Amino acid sequence: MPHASLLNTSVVGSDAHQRILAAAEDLFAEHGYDAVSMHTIATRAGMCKANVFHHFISKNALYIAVLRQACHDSDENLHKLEGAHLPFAERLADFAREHLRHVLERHKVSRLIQREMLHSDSSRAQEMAEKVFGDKFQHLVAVIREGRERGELRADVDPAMVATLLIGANVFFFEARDLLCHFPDVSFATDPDRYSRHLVDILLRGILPEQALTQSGADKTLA
Amino acid sequence: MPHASLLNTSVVGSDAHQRILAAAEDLFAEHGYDAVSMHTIATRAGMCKANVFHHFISKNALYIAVLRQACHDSDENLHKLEGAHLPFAERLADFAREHLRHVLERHKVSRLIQREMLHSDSSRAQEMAEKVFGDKFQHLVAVIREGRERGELRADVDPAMVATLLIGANVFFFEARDLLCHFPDVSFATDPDRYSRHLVDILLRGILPEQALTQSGADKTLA
DNA sequence: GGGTTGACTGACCGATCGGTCAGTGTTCTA
DNA sequence: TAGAACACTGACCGATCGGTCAGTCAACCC
Repeated sequence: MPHASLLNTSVVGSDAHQRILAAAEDLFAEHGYDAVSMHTIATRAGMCKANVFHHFISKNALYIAVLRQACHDSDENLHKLEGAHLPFAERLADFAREHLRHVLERHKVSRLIQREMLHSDSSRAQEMAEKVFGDKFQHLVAVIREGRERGELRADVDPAMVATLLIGANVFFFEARDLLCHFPDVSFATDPDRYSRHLVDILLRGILPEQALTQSGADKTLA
Repeated sequence: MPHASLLNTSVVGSDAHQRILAAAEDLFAEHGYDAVSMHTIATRAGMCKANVFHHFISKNALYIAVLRQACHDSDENLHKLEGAHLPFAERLADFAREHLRHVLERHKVSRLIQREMLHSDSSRAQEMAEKVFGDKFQHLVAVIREGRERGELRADVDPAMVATLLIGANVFFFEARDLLCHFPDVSFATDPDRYSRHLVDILLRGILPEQALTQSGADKTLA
């Protein structure tokens, strides 16, 4: 329940400073803000609690610093979408795979963001939308729209919807895979690349057989 | 961080009993387990803290009772999938719309489950997979597989993947719509039905133009 | 009417919480 | 070498946490 801004700069920090941030990131990601005490953070960082307060004026300020650092180093694997020499389908497949790999790799940051989304202070949500995801999401949408205008996608498809489905499918995989792996029908829960392939396959071609494409309710679904 | 089982019966409870459960459900869903005190729950339920402990032996036991009640009344709108007289596309569209509506309507329960998934005790995850979602998910998969074997779907599509995409897209909409509504490109963040239509449209037909279906990387994506 | 049972309360408990403070080293500099 | 600046610590603070307990009150049974 902390309140502050995620902006600003200063990502340096001394040794102890970074040790505190690392310990706090681990613990906040794993247990959440309220379940982690400053004493626990200090112990994991190898110092006493008072010293943590020497580096960060409050628990809230430390949490904001953790969020800020987590949001800062976003590896930008969006470049997979560039390179128009490849067909759109392949670029999308590459991006989907790399994005999922990225989310799974940086699982601590992913969980922090997931917790932030759950908390859902509306002003904080707006800030995250604008300052953390905004650029990347809009870039993804723009690339998809561009591909559509070049005729590589159906003309009546909504680029923002495609982007949302892609990101959403990956995020859901990340947060649900501990559940999914207990369903006997699910074969992809422990194989992200396979999940990505299936996802992109369906996203590109749909699930209907090809001869049935122009019939039934498919054309009444446009908004 | 409570530990227990979600099973068992007994869903009656006196007036005070139910008032406590309702207050606890509200507060746990909104703020999470650790951020809610027994005093707050008691006050919202209109009694003193000691009386809450008279009805529930511990905070953990109360939390489990809340989870159990939340999981118990699952309205089962899976019947939308039945009725084979309708084409599969329409049945899927109906189910997707009703499922999303259901998730949004019971937002408190949805948030509780979301928090549980985040906590991710692996034994608890298994229990949720088996006892809470298991039946419904496997039923959905079975219906999709049935439609596939009847020739209403592509033969090479994975039913469990379709089910995961459908549920995942709805869950992601639920948890991300406060963010989505701040993106200028997104037109569906405040309109679940429209989101459902777009989702089913893409799920059924894909995003590629129809003349491009047999080319490019689409056929190499099979696992 | 006496006794039991169960819902309910205010006061209390030890533990832990976030945060403070006086003081101790170490290091860099004038 | 004096001293300012800074990293760091143990002890402490008031508040709040989950949980307990003795006792009140009303309803019921004999």
